[in-house]
Amino acid sequence: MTDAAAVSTFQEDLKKRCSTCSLRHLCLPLGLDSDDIKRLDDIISQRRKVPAGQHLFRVGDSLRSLAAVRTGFFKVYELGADGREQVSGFQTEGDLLGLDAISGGAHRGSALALVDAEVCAIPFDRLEGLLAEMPGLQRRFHAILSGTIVANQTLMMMLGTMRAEHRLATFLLDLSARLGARGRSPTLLHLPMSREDIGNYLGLKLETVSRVLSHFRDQGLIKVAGRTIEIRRIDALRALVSGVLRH
Amino acid sequence: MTDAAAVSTFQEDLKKRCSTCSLRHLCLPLGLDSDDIKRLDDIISQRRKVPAGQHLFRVGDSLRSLAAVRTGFFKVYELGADGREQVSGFQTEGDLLGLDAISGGAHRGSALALVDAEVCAIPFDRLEGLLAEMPGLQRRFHAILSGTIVANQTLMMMLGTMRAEHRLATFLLDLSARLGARGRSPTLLHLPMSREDIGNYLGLKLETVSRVLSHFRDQGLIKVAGRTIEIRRIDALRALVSGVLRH
DNA sequence: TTCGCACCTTGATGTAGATCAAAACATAGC
DNA sequence: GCTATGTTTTGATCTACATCAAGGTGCGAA
Repeated sequence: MTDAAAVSTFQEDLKKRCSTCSLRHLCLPLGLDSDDIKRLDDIISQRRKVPAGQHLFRVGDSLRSLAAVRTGFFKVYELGADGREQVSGFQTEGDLLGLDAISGGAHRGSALALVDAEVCAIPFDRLEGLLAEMPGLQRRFHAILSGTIVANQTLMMMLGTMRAEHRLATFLLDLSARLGARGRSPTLLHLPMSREDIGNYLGLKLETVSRVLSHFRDQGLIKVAGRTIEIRRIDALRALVSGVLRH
Repeated sequence: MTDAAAVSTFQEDLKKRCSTCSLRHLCLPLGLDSDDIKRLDDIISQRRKVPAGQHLFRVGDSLRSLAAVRTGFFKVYELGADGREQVSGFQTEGDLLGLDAISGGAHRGSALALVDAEVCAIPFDRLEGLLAEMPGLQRRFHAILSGTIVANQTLMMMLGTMRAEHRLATFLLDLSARLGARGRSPTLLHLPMSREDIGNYLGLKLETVSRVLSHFRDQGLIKVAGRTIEIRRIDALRALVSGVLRH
């Protein structure tokens, strides 16, 4: 930090390092000590900007690097046997992209930037090497993989057993919690995705999404202004999800 | 193998070893060389029988070991916020159970033996140690975790976008392929689960499952005799799934 | 063999959400 | 500013599947 060469590129360096990244308590480095994070820094050299509307990767692309979202928002979607699209998730700061490509070596879905985004590329072969040497990183990586499985099971639960209102309430609460964990307001949400994307993710049509949101608005649970949604009675949303308000 | 002590327990040993296990080309050891499999053998000491109708683990149980299914069939299900059940998968020979518990340390779902079953217990802490030392095993383990994510995405696709007939056809084809990979008949299926379990897994009611199966039978696609189903026109089922037969 | 019980099938009816349609609202370009 | 284009809202109608209901089937126990 104090030698001449480092100073000359101080700005870039500061931005590129996990050590100083504001997301290090969410992302891959979570739980690592500073020595370990420095070793992780060594393999994460590349940042990549992805403008809104562009793909980070597409189905069939081979996996070279996992990507950690630095800023922005992605939707990942797959194409079914009959060509229909299914959104499998929305990823934002600190989330990892590309985990589904580890088995098979090629991406199973496409990742589209919903807003201007930036990602850190994590070369997968070098990560594998580091995992073997760093037990803490290995545990963290397995926790992320397992956590992805758990998140998908939550979604399966929604798609399999919940009605439209419960799905939307769960969606809003999940988004609220995730934004909250990232230091954003947990009640004032700026949705980066369309009603159609939300519907696709939740197994609903866009009209149904719109109707349910209007219904929540009429009940005073939320305030809707286009893609900006303010949660006004988060407790009522929670009660709805937990089935207290059956109707 | 040739010393006196080993000979005395030859039968048990033979049964307990991955090295000689008929599932080693499906299960965790897939792709490992014989030296590596021997090291894996060392940490997998326990077999456990689980009679039909009993749980291997329940929600909240802490994770000590992953379990590899040796024989039998399990269903894994979770309970939602409102208490409703969602079957997240059916596991059989060579499948790993407990992956969702790695993040969080406790099981998120319950695993129920649908028929008499036997599993190999894989102590997770010892597995972690071995992963760090054996690159091949690490790759295999990551492929399994990633493959579970991919399998769940397929299910999400079904739940989110497919109609009842497509879901059932996909279910039958998936089961057929899995049994085929295990050396069983890919056309004569003995379902270990009830219509209700199938329906829950697919996001349908048991009556709908029954009706769709009857419909397939009437079309000559399958033969139904209780839980025994014979696939007669697998090509037609595939065509249905791929959307060729839209109607 | 018969009983009891759990599971499955089939039919009649109801309904949540899809589909069809159109108007209101943004947002971007000119 | 106005026009064009995509997104969202709201309404009317339709439908795939759920729900309710009644028999049928198979299997273990006595």
